[in-house]
Amino acid sequence: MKEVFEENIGLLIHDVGRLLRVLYDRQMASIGLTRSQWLLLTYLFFKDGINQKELASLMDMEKAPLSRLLDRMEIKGWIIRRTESQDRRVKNIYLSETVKPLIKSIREKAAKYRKDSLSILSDKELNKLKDLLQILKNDLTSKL
Amino acid sequence: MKEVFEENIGLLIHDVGRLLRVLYDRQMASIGLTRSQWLLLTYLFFKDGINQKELASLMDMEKAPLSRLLDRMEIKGWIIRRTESQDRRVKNIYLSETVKPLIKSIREKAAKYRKDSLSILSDKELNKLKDLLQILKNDLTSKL
DNA sequence: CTAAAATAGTTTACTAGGAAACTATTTAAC
DNA sequence: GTTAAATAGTTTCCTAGTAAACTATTTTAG
Repeated sequence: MKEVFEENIGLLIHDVGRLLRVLYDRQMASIGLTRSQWLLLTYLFFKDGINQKELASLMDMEKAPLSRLLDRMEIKGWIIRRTESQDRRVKNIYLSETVKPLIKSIREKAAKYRKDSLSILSDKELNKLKDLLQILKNDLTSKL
Repeated sequence: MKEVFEENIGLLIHDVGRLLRVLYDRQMASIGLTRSQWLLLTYLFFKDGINQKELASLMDMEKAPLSRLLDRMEIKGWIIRRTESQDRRVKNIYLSETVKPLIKSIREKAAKYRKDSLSILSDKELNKLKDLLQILKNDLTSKL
C-alpha cells in the first residue's frame, strides 16, 4: 500500500488540515466560534466595512459560502450587513458593537492555540514548512 | 495584518489542501469520482472485504461520514455491503465487478495528477515537506 | 436612450466532515 | 438466564466548501 501511505502528500496535507480544524473547533467550542468564523472576525478586525466581493477575495473563498457564513454570523449578532454605497448592489460588512470587546480575547486564545498546535516543530522547521507550502500554494493557484 | 498573512501556517495548510482537492476533483469530474471516493476505492483495492469499522480507522475518519460515503458509492454500483460474519452487526465492503476493471486506469490517472500537481517542488523538497507534515500529523493525532 | 452585458450578492444542489443520538446485536456481569 | 454494557453501523443536525442558476442592479454598446 506504498502509494497510499508513503507517496500521497496531498492526503497528508488534507489530514493535517483536518486535524488542525478539529482541534481548533473543539478548543473554541465554548464560545461557539468555528475556525472559519474566527478567521472572518480577524479579517474584519483589520478591514471593518469591507464589501463582500473584496472580503471573499481576501479570504480566498467563493461568494456563495461567504454569504452563508455571514448569514450565520449575522444571526448570532456578530456582524452587520449595510447597504450604504451609491451602488445598491454592494453590501458592507461591519463588526457589531457586541462582538468588538470580544475580539481581543478571541485573538489571544487563537494565537495560543496556534502556538500550542505547532509546538512540535522548531522555528526553523516552521519557516521551512511555510516556505514550501507557499511555493506550492502559489503554483496551484496559478493552475486554477 | 501580519498575523493573518504571515504567521498562520494552519491557514496555509488549509488553502493548499483545498487547492489540491479542487484541482483533483475537476480533473476527475469526467468519471464522476471525487478525491474521497477515489481514496476509498484505492483502500478497497488493497483491502477488499474489510469491514466498516476497520475501514474508518484505516481512512482516519469517523464511522458516520464513511457510512454516507459508502451509501453514495453503493448507489453508483461501485461497492457492495455484505453481512457475512457470524456477528450480524458487521458489514464487509467489496469492490463491485463493474468497477474492478476501472481501478487500474483510475489509479494511473490519479498518480499522474499527483505528480503534475507537485511538480513545482524538487524531490528533496517533497521529502522535506512530507517529513515535516508527518511529524505534525503524528503530534496532532496524539492530541486528539 | 434602450438593449445587452457585467457585476454583487443569494439560493440551491451537491460532496464532505464532526458530534451526538439512535437501532440492532453481541458480550459481560450478576 | 436475564439484565446491563459494549459494539457496528445508521441517522440526524450542524459547519463548510464548489458549482451553477438566479435576482437585482449598474454599466456599456449601439
